[in-house]
Amino acid sequence: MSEPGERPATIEDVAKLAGVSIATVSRALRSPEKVAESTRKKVTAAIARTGYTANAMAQNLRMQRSQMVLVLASSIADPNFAGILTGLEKAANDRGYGVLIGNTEGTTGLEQNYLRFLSTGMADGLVLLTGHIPVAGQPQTPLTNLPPIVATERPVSNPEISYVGVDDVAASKVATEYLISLGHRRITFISGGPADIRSDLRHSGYLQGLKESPEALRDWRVEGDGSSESGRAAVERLFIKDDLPTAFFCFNDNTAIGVISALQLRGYRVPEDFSVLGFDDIPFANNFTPGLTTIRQPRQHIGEKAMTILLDRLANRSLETQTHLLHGDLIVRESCGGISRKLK
Amino acid sequence: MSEPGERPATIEDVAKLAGVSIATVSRALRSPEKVAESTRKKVTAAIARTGYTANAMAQNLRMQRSQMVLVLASSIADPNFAGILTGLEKAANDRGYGVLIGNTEGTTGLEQNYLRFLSTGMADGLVLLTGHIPVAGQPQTPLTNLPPIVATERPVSNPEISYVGVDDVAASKVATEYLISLGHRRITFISGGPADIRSDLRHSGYLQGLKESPEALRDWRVEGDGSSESGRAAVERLFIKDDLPTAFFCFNDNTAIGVISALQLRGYRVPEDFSVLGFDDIPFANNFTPGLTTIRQPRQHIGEKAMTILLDRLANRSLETQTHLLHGDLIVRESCGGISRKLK
DNA sequence: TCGTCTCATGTAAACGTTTTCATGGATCGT
DNA sequence: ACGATCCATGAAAACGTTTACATGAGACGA
Repeated sequence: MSEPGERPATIEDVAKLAGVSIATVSRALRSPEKVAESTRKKVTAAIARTGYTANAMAQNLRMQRSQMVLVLASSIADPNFAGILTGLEKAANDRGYGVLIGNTEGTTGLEQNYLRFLSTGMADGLVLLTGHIPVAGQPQTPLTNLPPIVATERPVSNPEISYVGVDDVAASKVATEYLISLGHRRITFISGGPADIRSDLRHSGYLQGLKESPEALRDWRVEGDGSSESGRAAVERLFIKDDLPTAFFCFNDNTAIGVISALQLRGYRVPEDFSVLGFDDIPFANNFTPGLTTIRQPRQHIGEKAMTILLDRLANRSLETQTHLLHGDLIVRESCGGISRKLK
Repeated sequence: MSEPGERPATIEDVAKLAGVSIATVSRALRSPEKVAESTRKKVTAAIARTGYTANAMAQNLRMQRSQMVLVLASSIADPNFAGILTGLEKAANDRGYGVLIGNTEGTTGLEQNYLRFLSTGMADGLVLLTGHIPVAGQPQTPLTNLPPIVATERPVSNPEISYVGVDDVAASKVATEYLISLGHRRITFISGGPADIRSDLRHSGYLQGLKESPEALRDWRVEGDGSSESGRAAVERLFIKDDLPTAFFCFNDNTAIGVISALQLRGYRVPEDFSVLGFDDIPFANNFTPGLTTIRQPRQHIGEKAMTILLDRLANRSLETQTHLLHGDLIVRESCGGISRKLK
């Protein structure tokens, strides 16, 4: 029943109205079993009449926490971000936590800046989608008393940090084996750039896949950077040498899309002339022509699991860090086919 | 120099070390001009030695604010969301505010839930990407003492709420005129569903465009819902009647993509046989084949402007609400061409 | 009937700030 | 040399909670 111009009701207003002390009101809310049935009713009534909601700032100050988690991403626009955030947000919200987001754009300056949320106590935990521990700007290293951290999307090699993500190696092995099963013997891996650990993981899965083949297949790695432009460029470089694979296993869907359009531009058809396999299963993979055969990242699950691990850790600081790898399904659409006669 | 196991330094620690009162420390930080040069130096030194950072919760409690803004979206996965959020986040961060995100998934239950951030004072303002005022669950209407609100992405018709978005009407008119200038006389508008106000705005822009034509052109509206599936369905329905346009102006890029793939599936070519024009310029529009001709939403600018308006209002509550329409450029790629002879 | 125990409640400290108000010393004009 | 003015500082209240501790009333067994 809070009136327009009024300031919000405090616990004191409720106490006065109910004829009890503020301690009793607090108890009626936090630990109802400690207060007599009769007074609990009076308090409930008073709360309803005043429209009271506890001031979170006061609670948090008193309880030395914030019920907030900071999510640091290098790019909000990353096609995987939305899905992961959805999962993170859901899990957090389910447990009464809020999600604070920070976009570092890959710059350490902004990264630095967001750490203020941690040092001022505005956030209790940290989710990293940046692939590295935020650098400490000051000479002193506050890393030691950083809050619980969990990394997603990009692994961070630090024993203090939990990680949850797709099993890059296993999924890449499956992808490669699939191409081999279609008859391909000349399979290129287009990387995601030297700075990205995931690229190495996927490459090593690709190698494992090659090894499973009856014949000895060539490790054929071409450098890219994860952009569709780099996919196009990779194709152009291959055509210069005139040394051509029959299938492309790409670091991600963006790259695969670049590869496909470069091939199409040269008059080839996918999958008739070349097979192209991606990674991520970005929302658009299904709308692309041809439909992209790819590895699906269970983005929402990844987010949920990551947040769950973090919040568990927040509730019980003695919990150990853990690495959790989720299975990535091979999604078969249209971009891969049997080996072309023409190029065999 | 905060040691690992220690609790963070408080203002009192600093005061003790500097040999002054906590009031002086506070003043040295908030209004340095009020404290003598010499003591200011002592305080600065003490702060450096202790590694002190002010506890945000205590500050906010005292100052009756939170320095946080809640962003409510109906879907994080919406292709426009990331860009707008990037802008929102940037503007907020520039002014020391944090961005709290809430994913309502279109359900009022979750919407309700997120309002707790407002009622508990965890957020000072609200950004709505949902297209409507969050419904009050309780019989009483707390709408009157809602904080400053700004809507983006989807307009909300309420004088208390500012809006910033693309000028749907003007942009749609330009789009339609462009199709007419290419020679098209039979232009379908595929809507975004009855619940979406933007669909009506774009339709009315389309009508204005038609009116500019020398000939009287038919208002040809087909219902869709903004999904690529609905674009496909719309094409199928048209083919049943065998009454065909030469050009499609679609509510959004998703729909346009659905239209194009349905046409291609039937063996037609875009833009040779039909022209298709979208709206939004989603990140993928450029990777699609053919490249999508569309209206670009200046997403990041929209976000920045929206946040700026909100924060200005937060700083000065007497500021008026405002509606700010940004220009949407026509991005010409490959999906529109001259009118096909065959179907003329 | 009297201690003892339990249980519901109240009192007050604490969380870490900002800011009003009071105070005392220095500076200044006369 | 003395009151007025100014300026830097400190003491303490306030923001709205939670919770350890004290208190007092009933219940209960001896």
